[in-house]
Amino acid sequence: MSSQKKVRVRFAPSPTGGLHLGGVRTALFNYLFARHHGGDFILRIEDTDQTRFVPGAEEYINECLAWCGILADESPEKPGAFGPYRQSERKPSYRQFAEQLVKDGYAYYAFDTAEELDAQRQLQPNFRYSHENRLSLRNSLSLSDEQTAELLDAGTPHTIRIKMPEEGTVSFEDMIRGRVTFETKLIDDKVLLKADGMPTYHLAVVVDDRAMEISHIFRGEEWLPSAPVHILLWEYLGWANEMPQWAHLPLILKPDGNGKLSKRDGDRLGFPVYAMNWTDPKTGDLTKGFRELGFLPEAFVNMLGVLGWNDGTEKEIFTIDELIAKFSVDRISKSGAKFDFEKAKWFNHEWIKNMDNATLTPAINSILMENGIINADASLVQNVLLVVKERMTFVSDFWAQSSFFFQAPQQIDVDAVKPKWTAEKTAFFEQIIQEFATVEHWDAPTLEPFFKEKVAASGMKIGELMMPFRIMLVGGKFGPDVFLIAALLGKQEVIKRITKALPLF
RNA sequence: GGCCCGUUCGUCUAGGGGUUAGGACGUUAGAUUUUCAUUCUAGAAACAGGGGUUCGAUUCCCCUACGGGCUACCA
Repeated sequence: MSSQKKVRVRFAPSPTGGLHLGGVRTALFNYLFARHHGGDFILRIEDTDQTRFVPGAEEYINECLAWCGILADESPEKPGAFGPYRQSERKPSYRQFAEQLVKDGYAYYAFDTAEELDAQRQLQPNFRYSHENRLSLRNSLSLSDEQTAELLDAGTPHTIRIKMPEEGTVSFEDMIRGRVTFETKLIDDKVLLKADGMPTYHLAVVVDDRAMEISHIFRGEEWLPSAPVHILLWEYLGWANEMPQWAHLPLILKPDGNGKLSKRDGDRLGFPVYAMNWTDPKTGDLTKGFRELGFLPEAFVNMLGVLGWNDGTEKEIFTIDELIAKFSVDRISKSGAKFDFEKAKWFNHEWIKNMDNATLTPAINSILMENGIINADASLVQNVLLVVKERMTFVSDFWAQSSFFFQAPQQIDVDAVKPKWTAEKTAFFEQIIQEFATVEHWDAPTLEPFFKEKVAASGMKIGELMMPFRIMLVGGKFGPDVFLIAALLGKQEVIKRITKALPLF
């Protein structure tokens, strides 16, 4: 029925705050599907509820998606006609459709106040506004036409509710789950248009998806229970032939306990759940993001792309272009996935290891700047990066792994060598700095045999002198191969550091 | 409570009527690195339970259990 339609999908975030993992993944799957089929990917801003709208959130969402490489487009053939749609800008249109539904007998005016309904819920814990009780509540079904007209004329606040059929089922083919069926008598009469004239999500999403000519909908599984309402709306509005195909994505769950992954879990478990740092303008609270932690967007997208999807082979590392090329709906899994931060780190490690220097360099330079290294030698930076890359999990690990290349160690781990220190060792190092001065080819392949020869000549064991040498250069028991470090540091700097450290032992 | 969805190693998953049930993360043990990390090799580790159908079920069906979602004038 909609197979002839051009593939056009949309991502509909609500601008109420940061973009969490589940949101980005929904965006990504929509995007992969659209691009795989050569279709459009459109943004629709879900600002239905002005009370929850947060300033700056829309810009934030755009920035997140751009960082991930998920770029929305307006329709190429009708620029401006599609997206981004903002519900708040389309208010009159929704009212018109709600009124049409009332006229056609698929919806009705309800005059019950929020307080009255709350009171009902106090009385009956399982209260639902439905065919069972709608005739005993205050609405255009229970009231006479005259009474209704009178209330409407008087400007009485009211909502418009869908009139769910008392009998029958709604059934549809979910692209991921297969056939899903609901009995309409068990569904309540959802509010379509609120008393303030704004639509609820149910009405707005259907009207907008129609207007945007959306062909396929990928959304979280939490929407599955309201799918029958949306499907009925497509029919009641007379658009059954244009209805998109549905796919309800499995949820991303908390790594421990149970439930959907939420913003709070990040603080609790010590990892981000947002793509980028988000500061709530009202509370000033900062929620940390993957970007700022030092994730590469490629790794982030890769990790999300294979959470609940795989290509059927054992391949795990994908570029976004590979994901687009291989994406297929029938390889999306049905069950929710617990988020595993350890695996996320592994993806980032893999990507950093294999990323070319040029891509990494801007971020590395800004890390150097932050640490007060303003005029680092560019070729030194490149060489250090080559050596240190495979040791990094996050881009931000660079400084911890390599600060000693750019500045003399602030602290020397004296205790690690002092207890076993001898005058003989002092003499050895005093002598070797003299001899270093004569070395012509200052590189690791020359330095290693040179140093070992001198140790052998001194009659001491190599093991006794390697560690002190390392500690004098980097300050502690860590870092890459010591001769590599010495080579990169340069002759003068090595001599300087030994000279400076020697008196400490 | 009601409705809907789901269930393969600790986690993400592949597989699918007959397999030594495969991979990855994590973990354990070795090797390399005279440091730390990396890397390499090896190991432990799973079909929720009960009924069917079948020569045979982890795979298909039913029930139960468990997990999750929804049940707002939120999205």
